[in-house]
Amino acid sequence: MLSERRLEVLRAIVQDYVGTEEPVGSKALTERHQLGVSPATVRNDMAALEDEGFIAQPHTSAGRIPTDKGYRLFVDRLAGVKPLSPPERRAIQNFLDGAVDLDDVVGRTVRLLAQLTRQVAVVQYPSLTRSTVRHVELLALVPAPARVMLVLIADTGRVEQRMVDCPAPVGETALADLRARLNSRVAGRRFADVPQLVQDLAESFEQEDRGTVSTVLATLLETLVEETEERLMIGGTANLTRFGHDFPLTIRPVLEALEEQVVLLKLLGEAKDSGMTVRIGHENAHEGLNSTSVVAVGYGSGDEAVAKLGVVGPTRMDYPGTMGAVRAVARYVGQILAES
Amino acid sequence: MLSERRLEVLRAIVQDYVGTEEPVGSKALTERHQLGVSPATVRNDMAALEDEGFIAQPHTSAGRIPTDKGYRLFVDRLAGVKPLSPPERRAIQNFLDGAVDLDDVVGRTVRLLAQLTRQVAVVQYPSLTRSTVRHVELLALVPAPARVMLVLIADTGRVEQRMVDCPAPVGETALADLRARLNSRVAGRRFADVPQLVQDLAESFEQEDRGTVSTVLATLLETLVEETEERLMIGGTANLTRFGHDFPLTIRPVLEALEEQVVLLKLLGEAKDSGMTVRIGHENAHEGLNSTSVVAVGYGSGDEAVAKLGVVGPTRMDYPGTMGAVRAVARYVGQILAES
DNA sequence: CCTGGCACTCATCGCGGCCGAGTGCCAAAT
DNA sequence: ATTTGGCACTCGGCCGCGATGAGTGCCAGG
Repeated sequence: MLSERRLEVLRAIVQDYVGTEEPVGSKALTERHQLGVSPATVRNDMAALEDEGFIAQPHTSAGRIPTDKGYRLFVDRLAGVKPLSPPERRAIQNFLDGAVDLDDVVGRTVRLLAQLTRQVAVVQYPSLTRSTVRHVELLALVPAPARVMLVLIADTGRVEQRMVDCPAPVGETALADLRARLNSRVAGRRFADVPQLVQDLAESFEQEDRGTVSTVLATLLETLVEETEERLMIGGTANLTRFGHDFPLTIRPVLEALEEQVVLLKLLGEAKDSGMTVRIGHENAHEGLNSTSVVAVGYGSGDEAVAKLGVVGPTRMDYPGTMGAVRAVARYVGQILAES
Repeated sequence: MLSERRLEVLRAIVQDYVGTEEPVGSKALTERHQLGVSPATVRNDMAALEDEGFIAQPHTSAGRIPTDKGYRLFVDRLAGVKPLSPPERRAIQNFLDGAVDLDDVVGRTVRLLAQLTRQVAVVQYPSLTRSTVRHVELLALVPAPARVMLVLIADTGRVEQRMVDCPAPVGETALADLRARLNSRVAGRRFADVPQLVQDLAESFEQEDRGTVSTVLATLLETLVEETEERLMIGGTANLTRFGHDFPLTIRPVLEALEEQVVLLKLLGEAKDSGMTVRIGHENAHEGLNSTSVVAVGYGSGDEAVAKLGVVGPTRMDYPGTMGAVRAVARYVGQILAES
């Protein structure tokens, strides 16, 4: 078990290292923090912390830097979440309030988060399956009456569209009929429940229209499970250039990982549904992100999360500040979504 | 005026430099190309080319590298557009054919272009004002009857939505009426003509509904001029890490420029509407892109361009290959769009 | 106008030595 | 038992040096 002071030393090391980006030595520590002990004592504590695996030396005769395990302890036990300043809160609100539609909300959120944390921001679009149906629209396409456009509109403002090739030409009245019946069943209900709700819908139609109806329904159900169901936006990649000076090797795999939607979705998916999740360095499954930390949190219009957002930055990041910003932004986005 | 052989020397320099990323000297040139003259002669030619500003030396006693002006001459007079190989064409088609909706098309296009050119890809969404109205939908929002959701659907598959706060509660029948009349006027017409087409629409309604109608119409018209009218997607930023070895300084401003939608839109906007546009180095207005070249081209479902796409890469790029890839991708995207 | 020869320039690389931050250990002090 | 000052030691970073060699410009002869 580590003594109180040793934890204090670890905290000081993390703070200094995050600030300076340079290995921190015993002397510097005693100068910059009121630990009340001499450098020699700190050296002993550092040796102990190193034995436990919380800090490490890049090479002999250099100062110490925190390990992933050290950051973990710091986040779990030594640091809180730093609330944003009132001006910052106001700035967030002003910035997000100007959004005109969902794409705009997500876009602004990404930019905001990137600017606030000076890191890479990732924002997931509200999940369809976790939100509610506002309306289902069916449009006969003018040039080809056998093609129908299916448009799903969620209460989060998200709109999804699909082309449907119908087996037989479909009349305007039949389409209107289907549209009406479909909406009366699913409007206001959760997308997740849609499969059950429309299960026997085809049967209630005339024989000649059943083919069309079931094709449309099939496309509708597909849309809810497709991988494109989960969309996201990223921004602030320019902040990666502040990582370190040993560039290409550090930045390359991160950029590559960020381009893989699948990887990012998995990353956010691993985050807890409620509360903030912090994944540090090697805790991230994806290899390219082994030298980064991910701070993620769910957001939603109500109490339940409809999607997640977060940032990706160097393990050497200002955790309290980042966590504060991420949490605050998630709250405001939730509010905006509730209003629309 | 430059002799034929000097142009040949310039071409050889560009090709070698693009291949090796290293300044090319007179000896290496004569070895790798059949110029039929000695290194000394090439040296004289090089001196002439340098006087004219087509090539430069990074420092004394180093080989030459092409200047922006040199690349310009190369692109304009010395190089053609390299067509893609049949397998590449097939790969493009296969890859794009799987798209389920517009977002998917754009997303796939970005990834494809980035992979093909190994550079940063930028794809603009089809412009609303340059496409045709497929349908306008109006939805009364359940919780607040005075709020209406306006959804615009273009023939390119693009969907745009806006919230409208109406001055007075609006009934379902009035809304249906507006929806019907609106669509009969604008469906199948060009978005650009919509302002005229709906000009006197409000007047044909009962007094009590006029406020709502004109509010909805106002929002509709706004949507067509807003800056969000132009959206775009970028990808392949990981390719920036292949730029050079002198990183942070090169890559930083480029990443920053790429994050500014405005900058990118202006960049694409400067490209000619038809035919391919190549902007080299300092020809780009934006400072951060002074060491990059932009290859852009319009694409569209018919003969007319509805938007543009292109790539951003180092001035030292394979112009013929890049131009070939960009052109081919634009054509296929146009086809896909026409089909949907 | 082309070519071979020649002197010159200058960036790059490897080497050796110095410097100093930071450590680990120990014996004395509290 | 813990803290502290002292001290020897380690090792990465920095500097200056000379050797190397690719590449150039110039010139005189073909």
